[in-house]
Amino acid sequence: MKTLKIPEATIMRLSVYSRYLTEIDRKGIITISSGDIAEGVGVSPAQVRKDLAYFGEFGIRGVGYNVKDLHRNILKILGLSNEWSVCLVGLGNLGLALSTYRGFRERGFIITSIFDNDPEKIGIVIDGIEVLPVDLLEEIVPQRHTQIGAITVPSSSAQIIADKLVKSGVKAILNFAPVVLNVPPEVELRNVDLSVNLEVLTFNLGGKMA
Amino acid sequence: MKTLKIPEATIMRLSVYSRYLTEIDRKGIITISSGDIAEGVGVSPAQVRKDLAYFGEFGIRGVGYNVKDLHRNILKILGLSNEWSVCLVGLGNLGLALSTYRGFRERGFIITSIFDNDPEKIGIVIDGIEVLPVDLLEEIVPQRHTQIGAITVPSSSAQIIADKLVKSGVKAILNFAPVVLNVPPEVELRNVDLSVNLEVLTFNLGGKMA
DNA sequence: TAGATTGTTAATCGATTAACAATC
DNA sequence: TAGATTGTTAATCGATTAACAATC
Repeated sequence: MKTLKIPEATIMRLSVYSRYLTEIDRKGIITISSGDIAEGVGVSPAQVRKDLAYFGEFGIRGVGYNVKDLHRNILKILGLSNEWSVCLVGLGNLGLALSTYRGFRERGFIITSIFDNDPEKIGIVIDGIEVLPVDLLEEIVPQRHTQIGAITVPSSSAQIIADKLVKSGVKAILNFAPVVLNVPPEVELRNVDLSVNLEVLTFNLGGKMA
Repeated sequence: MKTLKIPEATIMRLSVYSRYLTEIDRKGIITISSGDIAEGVGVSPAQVRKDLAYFGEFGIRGVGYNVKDLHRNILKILGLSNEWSVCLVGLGNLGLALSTYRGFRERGFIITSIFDNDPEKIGIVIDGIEVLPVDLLEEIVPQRHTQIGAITVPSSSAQIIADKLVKSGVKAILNFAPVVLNVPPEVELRNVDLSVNLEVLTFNLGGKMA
């Protein structure tokens, strides 16, 4: 594999392709072309082929791609061939939602610990995971070999939690608090802001309402 | 205002700037430079100025931007100067989370109706909104002047719901189901896939684990 | 005036698209 | 072989960055 820089957009599309392939595979379809995938997910066939070309040759000219093979390859590329241990900090509305969200588990993201400081929440058991006080984070996270931390606390405490997660040795942080976090460069950080998506919608609506 | 095509990335950053300005304004700061904003949100000063330049001249050379003014202008650009009526379909884990998520209300997105077909859920009242059967969607949505529909049903029924929303006259759809929806071009569609974000993380982790 | 910072243009960088030779 | 579809290169398009004149 060459060390070309891969566009992040490519990775996001691979994630979408893989979900589409799950669907196609379930239908018992054996072979699929870049054109079919493109149509299924709403991009161009050239885009599909280009995205895949960053990682190797997965198809057969004149034929297409074997669905199962391609799917397995994409999952491997995305790092989804085995499970990831995820720690969730902050059991507010969003945290509660994520803690029970099936979509994560399906893709191999297993929530192995949940932390919150609200005495009302400590001790609650969600899907077999007991909610623990944040003080125990730095002890439990390494114990459970947790690689990913998800932050769903209020913005005001997000940085403190990020620091604790970093100290506990997580490799990546998914931050849902709408605030800019500082983490060392070796820790992968991704911010998810649910409002941003609504705001792109309303911007686009702007002209059309008046 | 010129009819230049605005990059979507610009809109997403404007959304981030606006949230940062809320914070700055709360601190009582009157004036801010593009450099300060850039540092606060993690982009380049040139980027900030370029993004704003698409929409007009909001600053004073040699001085910077008036925080309140700029904030108001950005909110207006994003279409957030007044409230939006949002309808939520599907009260699963994610739907429940979104229905109580404060982040939306803070930005002017008011959930005015919630629909689900589970008899156990119909009748529940969340923040003053009664959960109604999906059959009533096409009646209630126009009544409440709902412009935006949020879909949090399983992938298998997402298209059916999208069709209902379109028929009911919503102008935009925020789709959380990991499936490609078909809607007429005049309806704005945005897809949010929570797993994609985790998968970008694990891809980036790929090389670092081995 | 001197210093600071904007708004904007030009240069660079990166991603997407189109086209086609390779090959099943 | 003829038709289909990949993998890849080159051309296009778009977004970011750098630089600087305008101006407070």
